Amino acid sequence: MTSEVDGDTTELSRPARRQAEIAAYVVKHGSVSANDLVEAFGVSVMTVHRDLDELERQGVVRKYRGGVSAQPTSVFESNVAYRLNTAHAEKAAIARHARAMIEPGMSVMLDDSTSALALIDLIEDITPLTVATNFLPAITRLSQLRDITLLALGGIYSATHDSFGGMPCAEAVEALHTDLLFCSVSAVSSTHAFHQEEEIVLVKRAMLRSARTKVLLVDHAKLQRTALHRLAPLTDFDVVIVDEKTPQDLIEPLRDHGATVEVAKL
Amino acid sequence: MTSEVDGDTTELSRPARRQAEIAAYVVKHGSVSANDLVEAFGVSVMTVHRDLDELERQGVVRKYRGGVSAQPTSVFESNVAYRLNTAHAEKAAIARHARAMIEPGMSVMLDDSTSALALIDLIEDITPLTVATNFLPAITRLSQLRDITLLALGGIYSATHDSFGGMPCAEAVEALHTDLLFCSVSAVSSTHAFHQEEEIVLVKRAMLRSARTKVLLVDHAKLQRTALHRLAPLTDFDVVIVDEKTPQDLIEPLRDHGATVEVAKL
DNA sequence: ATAACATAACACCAGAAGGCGATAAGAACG
DNA sequence: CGTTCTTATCGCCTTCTGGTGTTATGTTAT
Repeated sequence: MTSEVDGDTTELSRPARRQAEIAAYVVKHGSVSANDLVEAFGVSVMTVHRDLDELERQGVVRKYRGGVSAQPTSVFESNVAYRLNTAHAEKAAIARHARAMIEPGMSVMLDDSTSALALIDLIEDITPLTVATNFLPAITRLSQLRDITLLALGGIYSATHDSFGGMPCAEAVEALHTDLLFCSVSAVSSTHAFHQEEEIVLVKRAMLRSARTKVLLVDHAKLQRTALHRLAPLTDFDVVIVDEKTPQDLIEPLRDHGATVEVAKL
Repeated sequence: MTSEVDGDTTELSRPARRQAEIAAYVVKHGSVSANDLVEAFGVSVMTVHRDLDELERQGVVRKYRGGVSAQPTSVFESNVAYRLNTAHAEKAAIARHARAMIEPGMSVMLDDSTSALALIDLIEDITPLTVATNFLPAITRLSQLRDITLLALGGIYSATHDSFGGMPCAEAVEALHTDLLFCSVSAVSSTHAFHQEEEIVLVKRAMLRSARTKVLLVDHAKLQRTALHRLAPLTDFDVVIVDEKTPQDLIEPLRDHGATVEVAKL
């Protein structure tokens, strides 16, 4: 009743899920009062405020006296899509498929996507290995691993994505050239990859220029949608990995337009 | 009985302290067996191994079958000095003094030092503020703060310092110019600041070039020691902040050589 | 001035994680 | 081939922290 956003919302702490639901609620209603949310979600007013503070920190809503209002949908979309990360099993399958492409001694670049995060859990034992990323959760995890050379891509921190971006980041990327790039996007048409936010596009484009082999990770939810900014034609990627649940009739068009599509088995 | 390293070792989790003590023990004896450590520290062999693994990850010791040996003292020194971070009160005082130099709207650079970390807890309410740092714990904390623009300085991760360095980092620093720099070093003579490791020196030098006002944070333990690499003359810093416990006769020589020294009150 | 709202400060609880050792399985050395 | 050292796995216990509500204090609007 409270949420328009569906999917497998397990793997998410209770408050995190509630926050995502609140975000959806706020976006749907445009602007609501704290008390409305108290009723809608059955928690105390204090908790509502705490949730709203967090959402505001992430740039999803704006608080003012008496309530909150939604920020531009682009922000909401990419944030909530990220938070209420669905399709865990599919992501894992894609990650496993991607992992097979990595060999000891390589250098790998990862972008700020949950798909990339799934990959990290699988590469511990590929050694030696150099990993470059601008994604803070990824950096944190990689810093614990003994045998991996971590190259953090710095830049301006974005609370919405929990990653670093902007010009400083693009420059850091440009100073590198890795063997592999694994990246994801918010939408994929039959010909192009898309993303909501311009600043992110900037960094991803730089990444595409800085890698020898480029791999796009796409779970089926991304397909046949578009988003504001066109990132690159799919033919720019050496491989596009989709999960097994992707309908065959969505895969064909990609191939027809010249993309190399591989299907990750569960 | 086990430790040659003294000081206020509170504020440190039990295993972390033991690990630091083990590190000291290993360095003192050059090389020891796991069983020696079991006896010396009264913990199980399993625990000893776990500690040694962690120390090896940090680059402090080298494991081989039958025991461990110490790494070059330079690594040990800067690592353990960092881990068994003493003089908490003094650091806080220095941080408070430093904080007074920051004004809303400024951009501040912090290096990878515990002194810098202490400062972070105090700047939450200076807003707006931009903070650039290559220190992972600092990055993690700052990423939580709503009103602070965080500029992460990427680079090659060093487990020993828990920070980013190398050429990529130096380049990232060079692309910036901040109003303020707060940094610390491992040793201070009456004329110069010193540091053990060359790669670190590289980054700190870059930082010195990239800030308008440079501030050196020095707790009294650092004074009248030297270390391998000369970082810069003290006159390169606009201000040197020392704590109140610094003996007067150590402060005088600094001033005699032209440094501007300020004493932080507890 | 007073009502409505927001924040701060406490305290509580539960669940997670950390930390440790015992045992057992595995790997290197002689 | 056995001995010694190392690692993996499990289970226990403790500690910590995340998440919450309640009450009290502050703040803003009307």
